[in-house]
Amino acid sequence: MASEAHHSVARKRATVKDVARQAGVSASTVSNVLHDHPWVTAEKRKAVEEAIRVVGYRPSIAGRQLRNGRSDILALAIPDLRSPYYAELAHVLNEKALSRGFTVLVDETGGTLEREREIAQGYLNHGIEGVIFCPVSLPLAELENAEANVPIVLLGEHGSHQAFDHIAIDSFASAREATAHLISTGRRRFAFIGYQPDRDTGPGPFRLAGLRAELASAGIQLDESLVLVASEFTREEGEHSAKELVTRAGQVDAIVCAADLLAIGAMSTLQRNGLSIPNDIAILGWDDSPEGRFSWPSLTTVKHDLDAIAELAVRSVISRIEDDTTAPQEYVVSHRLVVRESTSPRRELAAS
Amino acid sequence: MASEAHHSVARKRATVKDVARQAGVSASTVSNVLHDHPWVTAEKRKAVEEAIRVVGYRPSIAGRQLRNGRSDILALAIPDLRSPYYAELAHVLNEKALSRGFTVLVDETGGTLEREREIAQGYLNHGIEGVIFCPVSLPLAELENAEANVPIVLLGEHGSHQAFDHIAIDSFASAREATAHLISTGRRRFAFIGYQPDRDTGPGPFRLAGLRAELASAGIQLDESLVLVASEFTREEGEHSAKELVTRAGQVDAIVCAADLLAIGAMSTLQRNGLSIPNDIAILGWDDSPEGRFSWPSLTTVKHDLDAIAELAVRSVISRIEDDTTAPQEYVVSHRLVVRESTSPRRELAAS
DNA sequence: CTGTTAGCGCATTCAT
DNA sequence: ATGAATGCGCTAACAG
Repeated sequence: MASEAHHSVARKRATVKDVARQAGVSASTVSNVLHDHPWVTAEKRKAVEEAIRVVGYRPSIAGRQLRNGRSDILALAIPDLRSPYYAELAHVLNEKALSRGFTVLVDETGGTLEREREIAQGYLNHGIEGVIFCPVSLPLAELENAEANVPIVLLGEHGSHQAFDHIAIDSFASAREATAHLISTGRRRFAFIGYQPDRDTGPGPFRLAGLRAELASAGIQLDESLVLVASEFTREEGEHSAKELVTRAGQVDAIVCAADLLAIGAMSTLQRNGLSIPNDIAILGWDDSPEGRFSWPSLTTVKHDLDAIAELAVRSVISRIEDDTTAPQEYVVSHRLVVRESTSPRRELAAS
Repeated sequence: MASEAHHSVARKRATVKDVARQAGVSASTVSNVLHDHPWVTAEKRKAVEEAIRVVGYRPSIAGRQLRNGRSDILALAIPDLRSPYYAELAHVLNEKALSRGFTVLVDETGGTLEREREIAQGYLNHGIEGVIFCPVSLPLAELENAEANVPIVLLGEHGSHQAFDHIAIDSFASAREATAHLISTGRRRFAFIGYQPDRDTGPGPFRLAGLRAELASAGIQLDESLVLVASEFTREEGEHSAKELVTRAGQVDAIVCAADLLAIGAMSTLQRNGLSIPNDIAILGWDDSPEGRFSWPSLTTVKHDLDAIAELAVRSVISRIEDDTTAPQEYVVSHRLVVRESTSPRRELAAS
């Protein structure tokens, strides 16, 4: 027994034929059983099921795919799984797709123009039948001209366009709400982290525009030198931008960050430099990252209905797989400002 | 033009035959060009390449897979993508696999016994050729008896076993180091968060054992009532456990958490209850979660060589796909204690 | 109700 | 150097 193989026997995979032989029926009867066709006698059905068990049969996806011309695979193209927002999106989409019999293949683009362009051009492997796409670099114009051979549904914020189903969020509106909240708690000197002059896509511009609009309607001036670039929405970029703000601490009492990760990084820097949040500076972000719920202080954020986003994305890409002749649709998913400690009025949280 | 279809024309995918016809050659010549066989004249090669471009040919993975009996797909079976550690693992593995021509399909088990059992039984779709598996619930005994029909490589901590390649980390050793560090900075009254009495798998027991061993060799007593259960390694569980500790604040000056997320959750609770970290209580975790680098205070942690883990995992599963007759191997990947603010000696960080 | 047949797209013989 | 033929595993159509 000691010389027994340490691994499962690598005997060839059983096929329908093997099952058929074992059960004493034909291959098509096996297929009928597999697909719950009603015209099979209970007796044979049982024999086939038994045979399947005995020979350890598992259908070959490749054979099925070749025959049916379907793979039931969706791709999710996102910048990076290490971003909590995209990780959570992948998780929820996975659930939704699975419940409809589809498998999700995650394709990390790194947010690069090159990889995103490949997605738009339909450069896909593995017989992917549809793509849920979160571009952050690809210019709108290129998206319009995309020549993919499978349905694509767009997630995120990209202005209006004609070509694709689009699950959008209203960042302009949420930015106004967030700004109004800060104003109502007494903030007047605003900074913004997340300006992306080199990007044609993504939510940054809309959130900045919302901030501007709300400030304007409240008659508050925005110091343009306090609009800070963040080429990516990472903690590191937030940290970097905040260093700039530390040197001008007296000029800022509120920071609007285009994403929670930026805010997390910024908070870290501000606190290390002796600034108190929210006493000296209030701060907020977008995405409701879990770590913002457990940070100290906890982070005010704009939360999107991720479940609705995922549901709509899966539903629309699947229905387009079945019939791609209907006109593109635009969906706008709701959001909600979740107020936490990082934007409390000054007096509430005394210095510890 | 206005009535032009809004979507790419859904004409049937081009096949090798289409290319062949377009190029005026036979299908096998096309195949030869595709595979860089040298016996094709430059002229025909060029014609074929042109034809491929013209008809927009993309090889059918299904056909290729059926013919070759290979899919070049690996599965990564992890509990949950929303855990930063697993998300990062997925990211790195994805890179490594891609560079070797494999695609990774992420399979979220939820950490449930049922789903993990399915993985071990080889209940896999899509012609997956190998599995990188991070079980957290499945008992060792069941793993031993797994009857998967594809190679499986195990990640994480599962005691010793005979059946699989295993990329391990030495949690016992790292827990001793972490504990020694805490002792060296003057801590004496320890608590542990992450005891999992109902789990047979996962790193919890080893980290607790390392804590015990180091305390014993330093002659320090561990109050058993300060060994707290965390059924899952989440921020919420950490928060919950820490509430218990708040009521016994005077009895604790160091908390060893079996994972960073537990520590993050615990820190949040402790700080909200007026306890200062590290002045009142030092705390540390495992995994080097990014958020621990940006938390306030930043979190001391045990960092594993994730790159090495991923590299070994991919390499061993692929080599086993090619030849599954060699004896199972055990690899132990290095770790490093990253000391940050959360375990500073008491005096260093004065109350702000 | 069940078995026979055919072909999905591809890569590999084996002829030529 | 190129083409024709074959079969991978599966299922839908059809025949019985």
